[in-house]
Amino acid sequence: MGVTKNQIFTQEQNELSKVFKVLGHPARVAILQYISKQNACICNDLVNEIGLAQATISQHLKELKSIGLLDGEVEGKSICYCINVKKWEQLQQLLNSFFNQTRINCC
Amino acid sequence: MGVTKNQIFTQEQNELSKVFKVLGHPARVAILQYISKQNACICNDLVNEIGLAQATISQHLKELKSIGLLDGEVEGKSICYCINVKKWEQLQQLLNSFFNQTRINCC
DNA sequence: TTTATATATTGCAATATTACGATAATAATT
DNA sequence: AATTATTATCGTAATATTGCAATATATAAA
Repeated sequence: MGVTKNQIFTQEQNELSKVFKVLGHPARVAILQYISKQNACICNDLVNEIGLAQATISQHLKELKSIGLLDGEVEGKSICYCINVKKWEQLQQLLNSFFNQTRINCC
Repeated sequence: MGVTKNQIFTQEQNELSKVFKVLGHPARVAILQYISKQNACICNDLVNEIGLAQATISQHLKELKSIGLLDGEVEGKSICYCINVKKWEQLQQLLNSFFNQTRINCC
């Protein structure tokens, strides 16, 4: 027990919920908003901006990367994290289809 | 440790991530899609449709109710669960604002 | 009232997530 | 090469989530 039974759901349901899940933490929402505000971003800034340890931020960044939402580019000593705008729009569309299709036949 | 530090985030970030989190499980996505397909819904149908125990489905329904997405109306012996369309649209708009505002300044 | 049916709640075990310190890895600087 | 700065990974503790059986609750039917 304790394991999500992904086998019994469709690929669409698993993919969709995976995206929702990654966005389902305030730190990750905050990271995305901060990166957007900055036009570019260095991880160390995030550690100062958000009140979490460096290791924790790094972990959250990894999860955002896992759905392709963030690109990390090495820039000297540090890494510039950017939102992958193409993926961003793709995911927004995915969520909107879900919202539109699901509502459409509702009682 | 192990607790999400909600205090260090804005109310908006916490609310937004809460919605994402609730939608971040394939069973809950599946439940919403099934209810939408049916026009109405009884929990017991869900137990047959989705391959999870009755107690588990009930728990997932509770979480969907926690963000106001589902209304449950007693109907004889069973309960008719419906999507709260108003809330549904409200949440869709919330997520879209997040997506639009966050992308807009990105590098 | 008893029985049957449908849903909710409780208690528990297994796994996942969150967070952090310590440490490793990488790259620029001296 | 040694030092410094930045990010990633590892190990671990605390808490949360998932899932289910058992039980409780509520309503309809007999």
